[in-house]
Amino acid sequence: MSQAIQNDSMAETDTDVLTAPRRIRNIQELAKIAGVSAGTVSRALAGMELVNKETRERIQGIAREHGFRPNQMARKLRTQKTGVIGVVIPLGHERRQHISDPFFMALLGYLADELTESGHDLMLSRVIPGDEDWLDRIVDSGMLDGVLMIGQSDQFDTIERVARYYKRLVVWGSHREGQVHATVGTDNFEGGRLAAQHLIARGAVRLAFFGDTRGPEIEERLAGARAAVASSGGVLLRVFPTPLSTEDMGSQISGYLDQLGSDIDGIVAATDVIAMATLSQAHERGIAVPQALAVTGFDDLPLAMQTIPPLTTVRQNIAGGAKAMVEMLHRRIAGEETQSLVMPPELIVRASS
Amino acid sequence: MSQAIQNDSMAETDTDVLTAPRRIRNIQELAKIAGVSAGTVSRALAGMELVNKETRERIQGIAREHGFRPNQMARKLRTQKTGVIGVVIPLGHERRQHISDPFFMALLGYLADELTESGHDLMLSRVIPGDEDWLDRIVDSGMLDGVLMIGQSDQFDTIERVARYYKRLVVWGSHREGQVHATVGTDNFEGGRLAAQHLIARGAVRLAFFGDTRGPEIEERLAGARAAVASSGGVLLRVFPTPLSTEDMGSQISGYLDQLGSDIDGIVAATDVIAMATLSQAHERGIAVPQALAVTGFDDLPLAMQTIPPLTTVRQNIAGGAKAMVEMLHRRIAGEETQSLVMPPELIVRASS
DNA sequence: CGCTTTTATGCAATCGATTGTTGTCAGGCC
DNA sequence: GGCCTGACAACAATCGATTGCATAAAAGCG
Repeated sequence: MSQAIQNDSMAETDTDVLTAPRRIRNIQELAKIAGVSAGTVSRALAGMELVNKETRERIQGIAREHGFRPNQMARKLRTQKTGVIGVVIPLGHERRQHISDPFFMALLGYLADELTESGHDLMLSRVIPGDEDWLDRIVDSGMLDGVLMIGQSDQFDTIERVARYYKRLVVWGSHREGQVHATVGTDNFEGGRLAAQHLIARGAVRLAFFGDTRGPEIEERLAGARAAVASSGGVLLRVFPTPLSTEDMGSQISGYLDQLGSDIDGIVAATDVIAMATLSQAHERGIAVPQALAVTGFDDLPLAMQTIPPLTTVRQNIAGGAKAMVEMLHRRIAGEETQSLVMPPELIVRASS
Repeated sequence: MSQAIQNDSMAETDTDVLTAPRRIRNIQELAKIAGVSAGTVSRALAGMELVNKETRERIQGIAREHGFRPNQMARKLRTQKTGVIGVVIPLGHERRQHISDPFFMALLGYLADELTESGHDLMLSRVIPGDEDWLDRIVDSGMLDGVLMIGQSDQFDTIERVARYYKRLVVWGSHREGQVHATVGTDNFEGGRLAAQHLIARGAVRLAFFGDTRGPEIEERLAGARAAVASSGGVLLRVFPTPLSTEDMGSQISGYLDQLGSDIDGIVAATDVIAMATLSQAHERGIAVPQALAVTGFDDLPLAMQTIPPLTTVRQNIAGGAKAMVEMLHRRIAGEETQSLVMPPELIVRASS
């Protein structure tokens, strides 16, 4: 060890040389090193019984040692499967730059779990539908084995058109009689009905609905609330469009509350987030919840337990829905037909009403 | 209209025939239809000047008419670019099945915006690091042009090792002196210091820190809080590990508050979500915030404005950070070296302290 | 009109892995 | 010893688009 002069920084520069003797670029190179053909390497790496156990393990050893992994693009091209599922969030009537809705995010999280579980990758697209073939572009990209969509926004017609020729699509949202595209969702009508009915049973007679009814889901929640009102004489219901983006919501709701004054005693909020903003605004102007004003939400996000007061809300089974979406998509990819799934909502009564 | 018997379901079955005269599978087929070679079609579809304007438009016309889009996998294989950026969320010390942190989600949303803007797709991986080469698998998959990582979790060493040979990686998180991997993040130490200092200035003398210090970010926030305490005589600081998952958090915090009783007058919460849970639990046991107990958060999520009382918190510039991450990644993909970015935090004083 | 530039297109190699088919060798059996 | 079978592995076609190079036609020029 008399070689005193060394150059550490140089050794540092090409770490590859240390960790991986020489970088293997493709299956051919590995084949040459192993002294076999490319085909054999491919089979060996796939763990096929066809190749002799000894050779197989030797090849796998070399691959591991050199940190080699077969090029996915080539594999996908050849096998015509990508292993990638697209998750798209259309923001049609919601031009805000941002995916704000915590509900979407929660669903996305569960979808990620389920897809990872089944060995798929997840490609996320947040789309602001400009032209009318935004969805065609996604499904025809040749990059995806299937598509999951979170919410229909105001794009019902486009979705229907695409679903007619592209079967590997499952949508979270509401189900209309006779529609083509497969959906998983909650019975929004029933949910809205439950919320309003609950407020009425609690003694409320002058209700307000806070929500943007341009998406079909919220429209149905409103319809449900209307139905509950209709079947109980003497109860009023007024509707106030409320944006979904968190920034504008506060001031919007603030305006409504000022305008309404004490002319109201129950609020059916279209989502938990809207309900939370409402609680906050009510507190700010000294309106006691639930004594002077009862509030219900929709979704039952984890946060709904932690509002002050804890939020009465209509629970959607997000985890179960995500699981159902992924399962349904797999069935469709396999060529089966599937029916839409409408899950029953559940009223969770807490202290805000 | 005398033709009474019709078979709608049959017409329904092969809609393709109606919308798209015959499905074109690849560029060859289109070439045959157009009476040119595949190469020309490729160039025409790419809008190259090289091919005669007339032919070009004719080819594009046919493509549009048939709804043809070139296979992305083949294109990516040939060009060796995928146009896909991986966004990975490592959940090292956080084995909960779920991406719960709204901060991560907010950042993800902004990243999605920025990446879409620059024409990239976003592949989401939520990883529970089991083995030690989880990150190698991702970067070597050959599917990604680059990787963005949200949070370091407890995987600092793995990230460092991979960053040594894989340059196209940018991480949201904290920056340690001399580290190899490029980060974008907030000065967590300073943030923690600001929060604690503020509480102390407000008169608090017995502080508690709520947060899980296994990730470096929160560890630094705690260090900052400690520094503030150290420089003001007579103030105490106790630390309580708090999980990030929303489900357990409530009961955990509940336990702490019971245990502490009135033995405490200020809480530095490691995140806004923890702060919100704390507000809720405090309210439940009749502890007045901020009179009996002052609370600060960290992140300044949109929701922080809407808590009761509105939350004093340390603001992180999420949108700016996302933009910086994407920009930095693009520079690294282009082969440039980049420095890490540490953004200054900002104390937002609201009513909870 | 012949020769040089353009301009526009065709040809064929290429990206890297997968997989059906063919071929070889060793051993077993009659 | 010849023939058959099974086990392995090599060969070569294939997935579909891109692109450097060659070439043909058209245009320009003296």
